[in-house]
Amino acid sequence: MSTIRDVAKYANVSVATVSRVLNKKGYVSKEAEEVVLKAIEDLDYRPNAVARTLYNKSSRMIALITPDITNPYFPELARAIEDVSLSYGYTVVLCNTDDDEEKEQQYVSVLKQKYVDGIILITNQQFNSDLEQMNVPIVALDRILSEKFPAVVSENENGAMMATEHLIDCGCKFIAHLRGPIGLTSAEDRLKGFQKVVQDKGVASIVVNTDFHFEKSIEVTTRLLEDHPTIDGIFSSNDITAAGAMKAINNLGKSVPNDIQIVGFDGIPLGKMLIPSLTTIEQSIYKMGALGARLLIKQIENIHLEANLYTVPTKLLIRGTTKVKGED
Amino acid sequence: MSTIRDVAKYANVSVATVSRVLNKKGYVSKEAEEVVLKAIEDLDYRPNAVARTLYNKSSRMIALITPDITNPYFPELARAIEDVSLSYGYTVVLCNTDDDEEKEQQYVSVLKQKYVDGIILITNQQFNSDLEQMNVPIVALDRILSEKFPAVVSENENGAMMATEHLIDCGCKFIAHLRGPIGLTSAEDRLKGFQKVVQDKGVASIVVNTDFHFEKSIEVTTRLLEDHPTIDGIFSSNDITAAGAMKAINNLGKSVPNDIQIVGFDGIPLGKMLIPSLTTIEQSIYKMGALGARLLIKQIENIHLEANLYTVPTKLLIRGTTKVKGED
DNA sequence: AAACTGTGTGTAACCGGTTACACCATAAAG
DNA sequence: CTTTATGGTGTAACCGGTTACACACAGTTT
Repeated sequence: MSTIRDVAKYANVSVATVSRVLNKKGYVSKEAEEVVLKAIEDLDYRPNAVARTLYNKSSRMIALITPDITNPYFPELARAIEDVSLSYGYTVVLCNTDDDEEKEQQYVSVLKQKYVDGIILITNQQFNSDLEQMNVPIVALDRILSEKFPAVVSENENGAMMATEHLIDCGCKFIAHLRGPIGLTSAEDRLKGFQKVVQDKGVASIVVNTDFHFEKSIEVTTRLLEDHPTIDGIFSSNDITAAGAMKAINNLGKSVPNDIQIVGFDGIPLGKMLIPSLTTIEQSIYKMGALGARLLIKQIENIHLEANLYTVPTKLLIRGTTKVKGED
Repeated sequence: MSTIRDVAKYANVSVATVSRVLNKKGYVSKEAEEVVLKAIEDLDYRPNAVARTLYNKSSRMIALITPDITNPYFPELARAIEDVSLSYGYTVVLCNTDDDEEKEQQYVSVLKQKYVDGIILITNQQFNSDLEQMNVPIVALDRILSEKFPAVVSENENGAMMATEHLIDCGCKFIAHLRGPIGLTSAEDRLKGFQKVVQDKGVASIVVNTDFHFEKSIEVTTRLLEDHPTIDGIFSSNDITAAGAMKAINNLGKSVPNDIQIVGFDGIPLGKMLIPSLTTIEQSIYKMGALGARLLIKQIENIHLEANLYTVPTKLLIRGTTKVKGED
């Protein structure tokens, strides 16, 4: 690989002039510019990104810290972030933490050493005291971490209300809510929305815990339905647990949506593959990721953010697990 | 942040000595080592990774170039790669190409400028002439690109044979194969395995094209079954298209596995969520990714690879879409 | 006593960019 | 005819590490 000094020598100018041409910064004469561009062309010169990073203290990389990319909710987020980043000339570093605080710390430390310009953070850890110490821009996604970091979240409460109202509209008299992990703001908000509506409309309800995983959901739902055979509607805090509920219902010999109707939450591709396909609250996952990335890049470029909390709308997607005529 | 020169000054030694302590390289006296370690501790010094990279021409980063992380097959791969990389002290850069050659080029160029140490490549492009020019270690995953790059693939043909034999064992008399994209070695190998068995056993068969996407699969399967109502078994080249086939069958008012039995390929989590859960050929996706990452790192560290092609076994996972008693 | 060998340490060049600063034109203003 | 503004360029320091090389000292060999 040729260096800027090779180019300078070839073009009979100084490295400063070459650098000025490269960065379109400072005074350069037409002739000098031409001869430099020709030299760059002839030598197939590409500036060394690492040397630039060292001086500028900016790597044009942003990190995506996520609990587990294997969770079907995250790839779409990652995709959006990657798309936006690329269009602004940033590269994305992938970090899986399993919500392990130590791993998170380790990553943050390594990332800082590499001069990453910003971090998109999805985590359940609350005590990010050392994160706050870091002077790197951070955007939280899907959950609110602290007032210090801008966050992008879905209209969880609103979505949950739509889901619950829809079940009631479809004739459900006893609705269960499979809630998500305790402490997760998104799950809490969905619970809140659910409770508001059932209380408001005076519909019988019950809430049980899940950890957002499929197997656990089967187990929980099975027990739930054995204990309460009159349940005729389930609002599940995510699509995976909704799939688990469907499996449990099927195992018990009941039918969806005839005996029990279900509404999920997320709008991941899985939903449409189930039989019947899943009525769900669709989050604009891609939009969330894209917005998060844009906000992060704005911060990196020192553009002031107007707000600290951004919400993206949710939408009721009526499909086959509720009895109003949907696409299924 | 303090630098190595700060540490040297604080410890009253030269930067060379500090560097020797850091890298455990060269002669350092016990006393010098102690005073340096104390200085590092006191100043909370962390070496600057970028400066190291500049000199060493190694960033301890590896890139994962994938068509689309949104495809449920890739996250698990990515996860495995990330886990192994982390354990060896490497960071993973995520690159989505959409199989777009230009994007691929752009990435490779940027990556090279950043001194990425190696690339894990999943692509359908064949003409990677400039990739061959690059002097960066590359490992191909899931598909064979050229003899120049070591590759990790599943036992596709063998898996396809197991799938087909299983359908025959379960009593199928007319088996369709939903093949994957033309030109994709893994899809070709699965087709080969299928054809071998149906020819060998003299079972009626038909092959149709899919592009590995859900909607397309519904469409193709619907037409297929309308044209050939006597089909009683389907071997699908991946789990997503198997899900599409199930949806199509359901739409046509037929039942799985009673009217038509299905075997998929991949073993992604989706399979167990379907009702009935999907009998499939399980690839050790995680193992593939982990092996790929290990091979890449070996190459980076100049350890000679014994082989150029590594295969990981596939396994028949009997569940609910075939009639032998499975877990469903 | 001279010649090695093995330890231990420091100086300064190097990796490949960016840029502060000095300097030299030339033209316009006073 | 000086002063000043503006365009254009080069030198060298700097970012923060690594390491070649020179050198110093002690203990062994001949």
